[in-house]
Amino acid sequence: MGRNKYPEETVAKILDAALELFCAQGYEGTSIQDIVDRLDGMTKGAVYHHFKSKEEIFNAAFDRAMAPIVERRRATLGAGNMTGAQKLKRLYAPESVVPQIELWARMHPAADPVKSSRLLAMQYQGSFDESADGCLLPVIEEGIADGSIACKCPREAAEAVSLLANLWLLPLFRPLETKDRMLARAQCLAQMAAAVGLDLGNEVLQTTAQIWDVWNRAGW
Amino acid sequence: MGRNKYPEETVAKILDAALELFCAQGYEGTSIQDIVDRLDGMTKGAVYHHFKSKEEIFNAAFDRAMAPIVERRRATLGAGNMTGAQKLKRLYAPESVVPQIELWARMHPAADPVKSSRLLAMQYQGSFDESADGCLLPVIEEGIADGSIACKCPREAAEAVSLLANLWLLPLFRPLETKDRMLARAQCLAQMAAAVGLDLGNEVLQTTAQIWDVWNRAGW
DNA sequence: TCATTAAATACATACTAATGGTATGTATAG
DNA sequence: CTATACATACCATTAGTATGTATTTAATGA
Repeated sequence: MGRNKYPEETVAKILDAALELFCAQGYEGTSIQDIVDRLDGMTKGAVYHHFKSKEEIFNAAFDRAMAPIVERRRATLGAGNMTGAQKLKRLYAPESVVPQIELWARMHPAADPVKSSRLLAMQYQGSFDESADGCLLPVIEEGIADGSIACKCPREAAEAVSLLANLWLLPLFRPLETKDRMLARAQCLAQMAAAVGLDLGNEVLQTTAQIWDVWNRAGW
Repeated sequence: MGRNKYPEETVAKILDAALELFCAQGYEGTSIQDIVDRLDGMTKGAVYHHFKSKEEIFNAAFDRAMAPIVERRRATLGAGNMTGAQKLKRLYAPESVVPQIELWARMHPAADPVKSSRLLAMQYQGSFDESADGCLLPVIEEGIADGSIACKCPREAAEAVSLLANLWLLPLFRPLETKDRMLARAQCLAQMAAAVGLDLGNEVLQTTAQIWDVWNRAGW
Protein backbone atom coordinates (compact mmCIF):
# COMPACT_ATOMS: atom_id res chain seq x y z
CA MET A 1 0.00 0.00 0.00
CA GLY A 2 1.24 3.44 -0.84
CA ARG A 3 0.52 6.76 0.68
CA ASN A 4 -2.71 7.45 2.53
CA LYS A 5 -4.61 10.70 2.07
CA TYR A 6 -5.73 10.95 5.71
CA PRO A 7 -2.89 9.85 7.97
CA GLU A 8 -4.57 11.40 11.03
CA GLU A 9 -7.12 8.64 10.89
CA THR A 10 -4.35 6.09 11.06
CA VAL A 11 -2.82 7.89 14.00
CA ALA A 12 -6.20 7.98 15.72
CA LYS A 13 -6.73 4.27 15.18
CA ILE A 14 -3.31 3.48 16.58
CA LEU A 15 -3.88 5.60 19.67
CA ASP A 16 -7.33 4.18 20.28
CA ALA A 17 -6.08 0.62 20.15
CA ALA A 18 -3.02 1.46 22.22
CA LEU A 19 -4.97 3.20 24.96
CA GLU A 20 -7.32 0.31 25.43
CA LEU A 21 -4.56 -2.26 25.50
CA PHE A 22 -2.29 -0.28 27.79
CA CYS A 23 -5.15 0.11 30.25
CA ALA A 24 -6.25 -3.49 30.13
CA GLN A 25 -2.84 -5.17 30.05
CA GLY A 26 -0.44 -2.56 31.32
CA TYR A 27 2.57 -1.12 29.54
CA GLU A 28 4.86 -4.11 29.66
CA GLY A 29 1.98 -6.46 29.08
CA THR A 30 1.20 -4.83 25.76
CA SER A 31 3.45 -5.46 22.79
CA ILE A 32 3.61 -3.37 19.68
CA GLN A 33 2.43 -6.43 17.85
CA ASP A 34 -0.66 -6.55 20.07
CA ILE A 35 -1.46 -3.04 18.95
CA VAL A 36 -0.74 -3.81 15.31
CA ASP A 37 -3.00 -6.85 15.45
CA ARG A 38 -5.90 -4.58 16.32
CA LEU A 39 -5.33 -2.37 13.28
CA ASP A 40 -6.65 -4.68 10.64
CA GLY A 41 -4.36 -4.81 7.70
CA MET A 42 -1.88 -2.34 9.08
CA THR A 43 1.65 -3.31 10.03
CA LYS A 44 4.38 -2.27 12.37
CA GLY A 45 5.80 -0.03 9.69
CA ALA A 46 2.80 2.24 10.02
CA VAL A 47 3.13 2.44 13.77
CA TYR A 48 6.83 3.22 13.70
CA HIS A 49 6.30 5.75 10.97
CA HIS A 50 4.02 7.84 13.17
CA PHE A 51 5.68 7.16 16.52
CA LYS A 52 9.29 6.66 17.25
CA SER A 53 8.91 4.38 20.26
CA LYS A 54 6.49 2.45 22.40
CA GLU A 55 6.99 5.07 25.09
CA GLU A 56 5.89 7.79 22.73
CA ILE A 57 2.75 5.86 21.81
CA PHE A 58 1.94 5.45 25.47
CA ASN A 59 2.34 9.13 26.22
CA ALA A 60 0.51 10.24 23.13
CA ALA A 61 -2.40 7.92 23.84
CA PHE A 62 -2.89 9.27 27.32
CA ASP A 63 -2.27 12.87 26.46
CA ARG A 64 -4.89 12.64 23.79
CA ALA A 65 -7.39 11.07 26.16
CA MET A 66 -6.75 13.62 28.88
CA ALA A 67 -6.63 16.71 26.73
CA PRO A 68 -10.36 17.48 26.46
CA ILE A 69 -10.84 16.89 30.16
CA VAL A 70 -7.99 19.14 31.18
CA GLU A 71 -9.25 21.76 28.76
CA ARG A 72 -12.75 21.57 30.09
CA ARG A 73 -11.65 21.91 33.69
CA ARG A 74 -9.47 24.84 32.81
CA ALA A 75 -12.41 26.48 31.09
CA THR A 76 -14.78 26.13 34.03
CA LEU A 77 -12.20 27.81 36.22
CA GLY A 78 -11.38 30.64 33.89
CA ALA A 79 -14.95 31.81 33.40
CA GLY A 80 -16.75 34.03 35.89
CA ASN A 81 -15.32 35.93 38.78
CA MET A 82 -15.20 33.43 41.59
CA THR A 83 -13.06 33.60 44.67
CA GLY A 84 -10.28 31.07 45.13
CA ALA A 85 -12.37 29.20 47.68
CA GLN A 86 -15.24 28.89 45.24
CA LYS A 87 -12.95 27.67 42.49
CA LEU A 88 -11.48 25.11 44.86
CA LYS A 89 -14.92 23.70 45.58
CA ARG A 90 -15.72 23.61 41.93
CA LEU A 91 -12.56 21.59 41.28
CA TYR A 92 -14.11 18.79 43.29
CA ALA A 93 -17.66 19.22 42.08
CA PRO A 94 -19.20 16.46 39.96
CA GLU A 95 -19.06 18.49 36.76
CA SER A 96 -15.27 18.71 37.01
CA VAL A 97 -14.52 15.19 38.13
CA VAL A 98 -17.08 12.89 36.54
CA PRO A 99 -15.94 13.29 32.92
CA GLN A 100 -12.48 12.14 33.88
CA ILE A 101 -13.89 9.15 35.72
CA GLU A 102 -15.93 8.25 32.68
CA LEU A 103 -12.78 8.13 30.64
CA TRP A 104 -11.08 5.89 33.17
CA ALA A 105 -14.16 3.74 33.42
CA ARG A 106 -14.19 3.19 29.67
CA MET A 107 -10.61 2.01 29.83
CA HIS A 108 -11.06 0.06 33.02
CA PRO A 109 -7.44 -0.38 33.98
CA ALA A 110 -6.36 -3.56 35.71
CA ALA A 111 -6.92 -3.30 39.45
CA ASP A 112 -3.40 -4.48 40.12
CA PRO A 113 -0.82 -1.88 41.05
CA VAL A 114 2.08 -3.88 39.70
CA LYS A 115 0.44 -4.63 36.38
CA SER A 116 -0.64 -1.00 36.14
CA SER A 117 2.61 0.30 37.56
CA ARG A 118 3.28 2.65 34.71
CA LEU A 119 -0.16 4.18 34.85
CA LEU A 120 0.25 4.44 38.59
CA ALA A 121 3.54 6.24 38.10
CA MET A 122 1.84 8.60 35.68
CA GLN A 123 -0.92 9.39 38.15
CA TYR A 124 1.68 9.83 40.86
CA GLN A 125 3.75 12.22 38.82
CA GLY A 126 0.57 13.89 37.64
CA SER A 127 -0.49 14.58 41.19
CA PHE A 128 2.55 16.71 41.74
CA ASP A 129 2.22 18.41 38.39
CA GLU A 130 -1.43 19.08 39.10
CA SER A 131 -0.54 20.88 42.28
CA ALA A 132 2.43 22.72 40.89
CA ASP A 133 1.68 23.61 37.29
CA GLY A 134 -1.96 22.61 37.14
CA CYS A 135 -5.04 23.98 38.76
CA LEU A 136 -4.91 23.21 42.42
CA LEU A 137 -2.00 25.23 43.72
CA PRO A 138 -2.79 28.30 41.61
CA VAL A 139 -6.37 28.21 42.82
CA ILE A 140 -5.27 27.94 46.44
CA GLU A 141 -2.86 30.81 46.03
CA GLU A 142 -5.58 32.84 44.42
CA GLY A 143 -7.76 32.10 47.43
CA ILE A 144 -5.03 33.18 49.78
CA ALA A 145 -4.56 36.39 47.82
CA ASP A 146 -8.25 37.27 47.83
CA GLY A 147 -8.64 36.27 51.45
CA SER A 148 -11.09 33.43 50.86
CA ILE A 149 -8.64 30.70 51.87
CA ALA A 150 -6.43 30.54 54.94
CA CYS A 151 -3.71 28.01 54.29
CA LYS A 152 -0.24 28.16 55.78
CA CYS A 153 1.36 25.56 53.56
CA PRO A 154 -0.36 25.85 50.19
CA ARG A 155 2.10 23.78 48.25
CA GLU A 156 2.20 20.93 50.72
CA ALA A 157 -1.56 20.93 51.14
CA ALA A 158 -2.06 20.87 47.40
CA GLU A 159 0.30 17.97 46.93
CA ALA A 160 -1.16 15.92 49.73
CA VAL A 161 -4.74 16.46 48.64
CA SER A 162 -3.90 15.70 45.01
CA LEU A 163 -2.13 12.51 45.93
CA LEU A 164 -4.94 11.29 48.12
CA ALA A 165 -7.61 12.21 45.60
CA ASN A 166 -5.81 10.58 42.67
CA LEU A 167 -4.32 7.48 44.23
CA TRP A 168 -6.59 6.73 47.13
CA LEU A 169 -10.07 8.11 46.74
CA LEU A 170 -10.30 6.99 43.14
CA PRO A 171 -10.16 3.21 43.08
CA LEU A 172 -8.18 3.07 39.86
CA PHE A 173 -5.54 0.54 40.72
CA ARG A 174 -7.03 -1.29 43.66
CA PRO A 175 -10.45 -2.78 44.08
CA LEU A 176 -12.74 -0.98 46.49
CA GLU A 177 -15.47 -3.11 47.95
CA THR A 178 -18.37 -0.88 48.84
CA LYS A 179 -19.81 2.53 48.16
CA ASP A 180 -19.83 3.22 51.88
CA ARG A 181 -16.12 2.69 52.15
CA MET A 182 -15.55 5.06 49.29
CA LEU A 183 -17.73 7.66 50.95
CA ALA A 184 -15.82 7.15 54.16
CA ARG A 185 -12.63 7.88 52.28
CA ALA A 186 -14.12 11.04 50.87
CA GLN A 187 -15.22 12.27 54.27
CA CYS A 188 -11.84 11.44 55.72
CA LEU A 189 -10.09 13.32 52.93
CA ALA A 190 -12.35 16.33 53.38
CA GLN A 191 -11.57 16.42 57.08
CA MET A 192 -7.85 16.20 56.49
CA ALA A 193 -7.99 18.89 53.84
CA ALA A 194 -9.99 21.14 56.15
CA ALA A 195 -7.29 20.76 58.76
CA VAL A 196 -4.82 22.51 56.48
CA GLY A 197 -7.27 25.19 55.45
CA LEU A 198 -8.80 23.66 52.33
CA ASP A 199 -12.58 23.43 52.23
CA LEU A 200 -13.39 20.99 49.45
CA GLY A 201 -17.08 21.69 49.86
CA ASN A 202 -20.09 19.63 50.81
CA GLU A 203 -20.37 18.44 47.27
CA VAL A 204 -17.42 16.11 47.71
CA LEU A 205 -19.61 13.36 49.10
CA GLN A 206 -22.05 13.80 46.27
CA THR A 207 -19.23 13.75 43.75
CA THR A 208 -17.84 10.62 45.29
CA ALA A 209 -21.19 8.87 45.15
CA GLN A 210 -21.43 9.71 41.47
CA ILE A 211 -17.91 8.47 40.87
CA TRP A 212 -18.84 5.17 42.44
CA ASP A 213 -21.89 4.84 40.25
CA VAL A 214 -20.02 5.66 37.07
CA TRP A 215 -17.17 3.37 37.99
CA ASN A 216 -19.34 0.42 38.90
CA ARG A 217 -22.23 0.85 36.53
CA ALA A 218 -23.71 -2.09 34.76
CA GLY A 219 -21.95 -3.33 31.68
CA TRP A 220 -18.58 -3.74 33.32
CA MET B 1 31.67 -26.19 37.69
CA GLY B 2 29.83 -28.85 39.63
CA ARG B 3 27.94 -28.68 42.85
CA ASN B 4 28.67 -26.00 45.44
CA LYS B 5 28.84 -26.74 49.14
CA TYR B 6 27.23 -23.47 50.19
CA PRO B 7 24.43 -22.53 47.80
CA GLU B 8 22.99 -19.95 50.23
CA GLU B 9 26.01 -17.80 49.51
CA THR B 10 25.18 -17.94 45.84
CA VAL B 11 21.60 -16.98 46.56
CA ALA B 12 22.77 -14.12 48.75
CA LYS B 13 25.11 -12.84 46.06
CA ILE B 14 22.33 -12.95 43.48
CA LEU B 15 19.92 -11.07 45.71
CA ASP B 16 22.49 -8.46 46.65
CA ALA B 17 23.32 -7.73 43.05
CA ALA B 18 19.68 -7.79 42.03
CA LEU B 19 18.57 -5.40 44.75
CA GLU B 20 21.16 -2.83 43.84
CA LEU B 21 20.42 -3.02 40.15
CA PHE B 22 16.66 -2.98 40.54
CA CYS B 23 16.92 0.13 42.69
CA ALA B 24 19.33 1.94 40.45
CA GLN B 25 17.87 1.00 37.07
CA GLY B 26 14.33 -0.10 37.83
CA TYR B 27 12.76 -3.44 37.10
CA GLU B 28 12.47 -3.21 33.35
CA GLY B 29 15.79 -1.43 33.13
CA THR B 30 17.58 -4.37 34.70
CA SER B 31 18.13 -7.51 32.67
CA ILE B 32 18.93 -10.91 34.05
CA GLN B 33 22.19 -10.61 32.17
CA ASP B 34 22.97 -7.40 34.05
CA ILE B 35 22.59 -9.32 37.28
CA VAL B 36 24.64 -12.24 36.01
CA ASP B 37 27.42 -9.92 34.92
CA ARG B 38 27.83 -8.80 38.53
CA LEU B 39 28.27 -12.34 39.78
CA ASP B 40 31.74 -12.94 38.54
CA GLY B 41 32.03 -16.26 36.86
CA MET B 42 28.46 -17.27 37.49
CA THR B 43 25.99 -17.74 34.68
CA LYS B 44 22.29 -17.52 34.03
CA GLY B 45 21.96 -21.19 34.82
CA ALA B 46 22.77 -20.48 38.46
CA VAL B 47 20.22 -17.72 38.66
CA TYR B 48 17.45 -19.74 37.10
CA HIS B 49 18.32 -22.69 39.24
CA HIS B 50 17.59 -20.75 42.41
CA PHE B 51 14.76 -18.56 41.10
CA LYS B 52 12.14 -19.39 38.59
CA SER B 53 11.61 -15.92 37.17
CA LYS B 54 12.78 -12.34 37.20
CA GLU B 55 9.69 -11.46 39.16
CA GLU B 56 10.61 -13.92 41.87
CA ILE B 57 14.11 -12.47 42.12
CA PHE B 58 12.66 -9.01 42.48
CA ASN B 59 10.28 -10.03 45.25
CA ALA B 60 12.86 -12.12 47.05
CA ALA B 61 15.41 -9.32 46.94
CA PHE B 62 13.06 -6.82 48.52
CA ASP B 63 11.52 -9.20 50.98
CA ARG B 64 14.97 -10.07 52.20
CA ALA B 65 15.92 -6.43 52.56
CA MET B 66 12.74 -5.50 54.37
CA ALA B 67 12.52 -8.48 56.69
CA PRO B 68 14.81 -7.30 59.49
CA ILE B 69 13.21 -3.88 59.52
CA VAL B 70 9.68 -5.20 59.69
CA GLU B 71 10.74 -7.58 62.40
CA ARG B 72 12.40 -4.86 64.40
CA ARG B 73 9.39 -2.61 64.20
CA ARG B 74 7.10 -5.40 65.23
CA ALA B 75 9.34 -6.09 68.18
CA THR B 76 9.36 -2.52 69.48
CA LEU B 77 5.58 -2.57 69.42
CA GLY B 78 5.12 -5.92 71.07
CA ALA B 79 7.28 -5.16 74.07
CA GLY B 80 6.02 -3.20 77.08
CA ASN B 81 2.52 -2.23 77.95
CA MET B 82 1.93 0.94 76.02
CA THR B 83 -1.39 2.41 75.05
CA GLY B 84 -2.38 2.50 71.40
CA ALA B 85 -1.63 6.20 71.28
CA GLN B 86 1.85 5.64 72.59
CA LYS B 87 2.49 2.88 70.11
CA LEU B 88 1.29 5.11 67.31
CA LYS B 89 3.78 7.78 68.24
CA ARG B 90 6.51 5.23 68.45
CA LEU B 91 5.71 4.06 64.92
CA TYR B 92 6.83 7.45 63.69
CA ALA B 93 9.70 7.90 66.08
CA PRO B 94 13.22 7.96 64.65
CA GLU B 95 14.10 4.53 66.03
CA SER B 96 11.32 2.95 63.96
CA VAL B 97 11.76 4.87 60.76
CA VAL B 98 15.44 5.61 60.35
CA PRO B 99 16.63 2.03 59.80
CA GLN B 100 14.28 1.69 56.88
CA ILE B 101 15.50 4.93 55.41
CA GLU B 102 19.06 3.77 55.75
CA LEU B 103 18.22 0.75 53.65
CA TRP B 104 16.59 2.89 51.00
CA ALA B 105 19.48 5.32 51.10
CA ARG B 106 21.96 2.51 50.47
CA MET B 107 19.97 1.49 47.42
CA HIS B 108 19.30 5.01 46.28
CA PRO B 109 16.49 4.35 43.85
CA ALA B 110 16.19 6.47 40.74
CA ALA B 111 14.24 9.64 41.47
CA ASP B 112 12.03 9.05 38.47
CA PRO B 113 8.58 7.62 39.10
CA VAL B 114 8.35 5.99 35.70
CA LYS B 115 11.75 4.35 35.91
CA SER B 116 10.98 3.24 39.43
CA SER B 117 7.38 2.41 38.65
CA ARG B 118 7.55 -1.10 39.99
CA LEU B 119 9.07 -0.01 43.27
CA LEU B 120 6.47 2.70 43.42
CA ALA B 121 3.76 0.14 42.91
CA MET B 122 5.24 -1.96 45.67
CA GLN B 123 5.28 0.96 48.07
CA TYR B 124 1.76 1.82 47.04
CA GLN B 125 0.51 -1.68 47.62
CA GLY B 126 2.57 -1.84 50.78
CA SER B 127 0.87 1.23 52.14
CA PHE B 128 -2.47 -0.52 52.10
CA ASP B 129 -1.03 -3.72 53.48
CA GLU B 130 0.69 -1.78 56.20
CA SER B 131 -2.60 -0.30 57.32
CA ALA B 132 -4.59 -3.48 56.96
CA ASP B 133 -2.35 -6.38 57.91
CA GLY B 134 0.61 -4.45 59.22
CA CYS B 135 1.10 -2.29 62.26
CA LEU B 136 -0.80 0.90 61.76
CA LEU B 137 -4.43 -0.14 61.76
CA PRO B 138 -4.05 -2.67 64.57
CA VAL B 139 -2.32 -0.04 66.67
CA ILE B 140 -5.06 2.47 66.01
CA GLU B 141 -7.73 -0.04 66.86
CA GLU B 142 -5.88 -0.88 70.01
CA GLY B 143 -5.87 2.78 70.86
CA ILE B 144 -9.58 3.05 70.24
CA ALA B 145 -10.19 0.02 72.42
CA ASP B 146 -8.13 1.35 75.31
CA GLY B 147 -9.55 4.84 74.92
CA SER B 148 -6.28 6.54 74.08
CA ILE B 149 -7.28 7.31 70.48
CA ALA B 150 -10.49 8.84 69.22
CA CYS B 151 -10.77 8.06 65.53
CA LYS B 152 -14.05 7.63 63.70
CA CYS B 153 -12.64 6.11 60.54
CA PRO B 154 -9.61 4.08 61.62
CA ARG B 155 -9.19 2.21 58.39
CA GLU B 156 -9.43 5.25 56.18
CA ALA B 157 -7.17 7.28 58.43
CA ALA B 158 -4.60 4.52 58.47
CA GLU B 159 -4.58 4.19 54.71
CA ALA B 160 -4.32 7.90 54.08
CA VAL B 161 -1.53 8.43 56.56
CA SER B 162 0.38 5.42 55.28
CA LEU B 163 0.10 6.59 51.71
CA LEU B 164 1.25 10.09 52.51
CA ALA B 165 4.08 8.90 54.69
CA ASN B 166 5.36 6.37 52.16
CA LEU B 167 4.83 8.14 48.88
CA TRP B 168 4.98 11.79 49.77
CA LEU B 169 6.91 12.52 52.90
CA LEU B 170 9.70 10.16 51.94
CA PRO B 171 11.37 11.52 48.84
CA LEU B 172 11.98 8.08 47.36
CA PHE B 173 10.82 8.59 43.82
CA ARG B 174 10.90 12.30 43.39
CA PRO B 175 13.63 14.76 44.24
CA LEU B 176 12.92 17.04 47.17
CA GLU B 177 14.88 20.24 47.15
CA THR B 178 15.30 21.41 50.71
CA LYS B 179 15.10 20.20 54.26
CA ASP B 180 12.62 22.94 55.02
CA ARG B 181 10.21 21.69 52.41
CA MET B 182 10.45 18.22 53.83
CA LEU B 183 9.75 19.53 57.31
CA ALA B 184 6.79 21.46 55.93
CA ARG B 185 5.44 18.21 54.53
CA ALA B 186 5.85 16.53 57.88
CA GLN B 187 4.02 19.29 59.69
CA CYS B 188 1.28 19.26 57.11
CA LEU B 189 0.92 15.50 57.44
CA ALA B 190 0.80 15.73 61.21
CA GLN B 191 -1.95 18.33 61.02
CA MET B 192 -3.98 16.25 58.62
CA ALA B 193 -3.54 13.15 60.73
CA ALA B 194 -4.58 15.04 63.85
CA ALA B 195 -7.76 16.07 62.07
CA VAL B 196 -8.85 12.44 61.91
CA GLY B 197 -7.81 11.69 65.45
CA LEU B 198 -4.25 10.46 64.96
CA ASP B 199 -1.57 12.18 66.99
CA LEU B 200 1.71 11.26 65.36
CA GLY B 201 3.60 12.98 68.14
CA ASN B 202 5.99 15.87 68.30
CA GLU B 203 8.82 13.63 67.33
CA VAL B 204 7.63 13.54 63.73
CA LEU B 205 9.52 16.70 62.90
CA GLN B 206 12.62 15.36 64.54
CA THR B 207 12.23 12.07 62.70
CA THR B 208 11.82 13.89 59.45
CA ALA B 209 14.92 15.95 60.01
CA GLN B 210 16.89 12.78 60.64
CA ILE B 211 15.45 11.19 57.53
CA TRP B 212 16.64 14.12 55.50
CA ASP B 213 20.12 13.87 56.92
CA VAL B 214 20.36 10.15 56.31
CA TRP B 215 18.96 10.49 52.83
CA ASN B 216 21.22 13.34 51.79
CA ARG B 217 24.35 12.55 53.74
CA ALA B 218 27.70 12.97 52.15
CA GLY B 219 28.96 10.16 49.98
CA TRP B 220 25.98 10.08 47.69
C1' DT C 1 -6.11 25.70 -16.19
C1' DC C 2 -3.91 21.65 -16.77
C1' DA C 3 -0.42 18.11 -17.68
C1' DT C 4 4.43 16.79 -16.09
C1' DT C 5 7.63 15.98 -12.85
C1' DA C 6 10.10 15.98 -8.41
C1' DA C 7 9.87 15.35 -3.73
C1' DA C 8 7.92 14.13 0.38
C1' DT C 9 5.02 11.07 2.71
C1' DA C 10 2.56 6.70 4.31
C1' DC C 11 2.99 2.86 4.64
C1' DA C 12 4.73 -2.70 3.93
C1' DT C 13 8.43 -6.06 4.21
C1' DA C 14 12.35 -8.01 5.93
C1' DC C 15 15.58 -7.96 9.25
C1' DT C 16 18.49 -7.37 13.89
C1' DA C 17 19.93 -7.39 18.66
C1' DA C 18 18.50 -8.12 23.17
C1' DT C 19 15.63 -10.31 26.43
C1' DG C 20 13.23 -13.74 29.56
C1' DG C 21 13.16 -18.32 29.81
C1' DT C 22 14.14 -23.50 28.82
C1' DA C 23 16.45 -27.86 27.87
C1' DT C 24 20.14 -30.33 28.71
C1' DG C 25 24.68 -31.57 30.07
C1' DT C 26 28.14 -32.26 33.91
C1' DA C 27 30.65 -32.23 38.08
C1' DT C 28 30.33 -32.50 42.93
C1' DA C 29 28.17 -33.11 47.64
C1' DG C 30 25.73 -36.14 50.51
C1' DC D 1 24.16 -43.80 43.51
C1' DT D 2 21.22 -39.87 43.54
C1' DA D 3 20.06 -35.23 44.09
C1' DT D 4 21.79 -30.88 43.67
C1' DA D 5 24.37 -26.75 41.81
C1' DC D 6 25.57 -25.07 38.47
C1' DA D 7 27.30 -24.25 32.94
C1' DT D 8 26.20 -24.36 28.05
C1' DA D 9 23.47 -24.04 24.27
C1' DC D 10 19.35 -22.86 22.61
C1' DC D 11 14.44 -20.71 21.63
C1' DA D 12 10.57 -17.47 21.08
C1' DT D 13 9.28 -12.92 21.64
C1' DT D 14 10.14 -8.23 21.73
C1' DA D 15 11.32 -3.26 20.58
C1' DG D 16 13.30 -1.17 17.03
C1' DT D 17 15.62 -0.42 12.16
C1' DA D 18 16.65 -0.47 7.22
C1' DT D 19 14.82 -0.44 3.05
C1' DG D 20 11.55 -0.78 -0.62
C1' DT D 21 7.27 1.02 -2.92
C1' DA D 22 3.04 3.23 -4.04
C1' DT D 23 0.60 7.47 -3.68
C1' DT D 24 -0.17 12.11 -2.54
C1' DT D 25 1.30 16.78 -2.73
C1' DA D 26 3.98 20.64 -4.36
C1' DA D 27 6.53 22.84 -7.91
C1' DT D 28 7.00 23.85 -12.66
C1' DG D 29 5.92 25.15 -17.19
C1' DA D 30 2.82 26.18 -21.17
